Amino acid sequence: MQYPIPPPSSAPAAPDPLAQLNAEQRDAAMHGTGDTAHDTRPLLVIAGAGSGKTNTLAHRVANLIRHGADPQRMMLLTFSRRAAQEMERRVGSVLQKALGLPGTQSLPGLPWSGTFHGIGARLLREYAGRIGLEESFTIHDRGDAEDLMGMVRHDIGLSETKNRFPLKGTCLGIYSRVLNTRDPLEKVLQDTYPWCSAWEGQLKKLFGAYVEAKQQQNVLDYDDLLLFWAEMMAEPSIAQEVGERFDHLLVDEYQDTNRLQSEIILAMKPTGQGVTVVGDDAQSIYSFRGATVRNILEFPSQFAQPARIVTLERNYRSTQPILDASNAVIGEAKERHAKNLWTDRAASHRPQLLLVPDEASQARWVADEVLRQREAGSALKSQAVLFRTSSHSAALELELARRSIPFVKFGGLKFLEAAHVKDMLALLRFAQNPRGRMAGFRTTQLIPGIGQATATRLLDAMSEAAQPLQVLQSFDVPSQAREEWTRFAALYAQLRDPAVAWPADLELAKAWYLPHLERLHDDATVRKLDVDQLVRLAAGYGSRERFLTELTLDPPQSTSDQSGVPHLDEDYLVLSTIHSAKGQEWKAVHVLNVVDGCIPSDMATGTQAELEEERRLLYVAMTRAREHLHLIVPHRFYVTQQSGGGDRHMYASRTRFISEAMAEKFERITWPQAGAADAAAGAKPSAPVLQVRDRARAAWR
DNA sequence: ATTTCGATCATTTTT
DNA sequence: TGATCGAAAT
Repeated sequence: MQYPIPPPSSAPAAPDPLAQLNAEQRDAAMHGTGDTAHDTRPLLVIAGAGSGKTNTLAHRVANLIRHGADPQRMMLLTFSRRAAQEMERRVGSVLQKALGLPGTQSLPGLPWSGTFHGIGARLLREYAGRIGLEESFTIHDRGDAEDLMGMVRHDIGLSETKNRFPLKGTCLGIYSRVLNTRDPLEKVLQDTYPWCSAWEGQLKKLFGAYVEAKQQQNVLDYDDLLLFWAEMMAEPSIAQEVGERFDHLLVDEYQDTNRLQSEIILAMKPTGQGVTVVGDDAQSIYSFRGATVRNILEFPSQFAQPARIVTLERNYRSTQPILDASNAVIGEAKERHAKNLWTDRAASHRPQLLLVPDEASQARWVADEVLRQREAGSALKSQAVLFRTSSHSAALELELARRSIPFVKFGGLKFLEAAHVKDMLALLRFAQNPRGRMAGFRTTQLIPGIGQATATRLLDAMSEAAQPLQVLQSFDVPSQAREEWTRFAALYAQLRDPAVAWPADLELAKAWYLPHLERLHDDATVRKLDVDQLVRLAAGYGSRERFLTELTLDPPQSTSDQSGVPHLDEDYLVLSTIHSAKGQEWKAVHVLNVVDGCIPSDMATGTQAELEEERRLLYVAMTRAREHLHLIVPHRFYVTQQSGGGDRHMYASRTRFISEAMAEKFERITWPQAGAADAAAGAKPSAPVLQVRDRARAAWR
């Protein structure tokens, strides 16, 4: 698709889109075009929080297109699919304005914009034949990958409890870290999993068997999408071919990429020409996933020609008092790219540090505050509540539900983890890839009378056969399962039949599954809603393969209190983990549990590096706020996972990241105020007027 | 061979 | 609280 682009000189009537940008942003957007066309250096944009990063990147893309770059030959790697879509939208609107187009004319899309994993999956499918991969591979999500790891772990006999061998999740974590950091197993164990060091030999054996299993089953996990891409680029002929397909390679959120990802970039563009990376080392919060801030720190010296660096320090988002406080927090970080955000958005009020007695009052205070802000004219949607871990919002969710305040929660994904959703997806995946054992295992065991043993027999037979479908059709099952098996075999044949088009096959699958759903679960009616939701989602995808791939790579992120889509046009409050809040902003932000043990999480105080990341996490949370920022410090909070309905709690203190020295940056408030407490706090009666229990006892004397 | 039940244990953030 | 593993009951 060629897009009619007048050369910039011939379009004097249209306003210069770059006029909106400040000098540094303009530098970043124009690098290597127009007057600087001779400059082939790679570009590094250090973009502080709220410095108009997305806008600048969108202008850069639009500017490149205006100067003749072909949108089909640009690769834009973003952190999430949502970010990719937002970028595409903004590029479109910049172009539209710049070229003075009517809103109706369709704009050039960016076909190669997406996440590393998503683009990787696409490239691998396209090149499958040339790198010895079957094109029909399916992708394991985290859960499937863990289950497969668990199965392999069991098969090699590492699962006896007396061994206390690391659990499947831990094993997968180690494996994943080895690949993503490209460190040897020994180092990963030493640095990140010291308590597993004793198992190095067995782990190595386990990982070998795990890789073997994946290959036999024609499945790839998340890490494979990057690993195989990198491996593919190690073959010079393919590397050259793929590299030449793209004139520009732009990477967003570069501070959260790992070694494997930077290797891919280097392999795609060895000279660095056409490469742009954007990020902020102060906002690096994904090292638990193998990301390393070294990538962005070392980027300038990675290529033969050193990168051009542009730093964006002017903040357009927050008021000065919010920035002062945020700068103070990040100012104590050990190592960082020096920069100091500034703004001309003055405001008289400082961010608030709220001391409340416990989590229940924290929830009440937030609910009150949210409503107060709405009265003052801020829609619920312009406010967010942020927290370190998903479970921290539990008390608040109850309070919001009690007061009928609608909300949507991001992070802590749940939809794809529900058993019935997994069942449906397993069935589809098994149809897509008959050799995928995890899917087959799950699906066949839905049939009463078929358990592990029979399922294993079937899958063994299928994986060896040239015609797996035949094997399934004629497979001999225990007599009690026979009738249902016939039905299943018929369904399976239909699902494999190319004549049955998507999403008709999903309807067939649903019809077969519903009776099983009702047999297996008491709350079948609720769960059925999720199945319907899945059907609704499916309508948005062109084929079964795309549905399965994209759903695993980009699961629905939000869960509201009821199942089903949030009513998008209605007003709702946003609840989000800090991680999921990345790149977003709200007029008012309330941060929960700003206490030691939550931020930093007591799971992450082991090493200095972990601690530093927790500090950045608080910084990211604070810099999401435009006008109002509240950090809430509950004095007492309940220990989350405890046995037997006890009320174990601990006394917490303000996070160590807000020192006494920087306390003046905040307005400190204690709530409820002494005296005025009763109305709000409710249950704090002075002396009982009546002892009902005494009377109840007295009645029997 | 399956299913169910009871004891034990770990416990974040996500593509 | 919820997942996981092993053993007992179908």
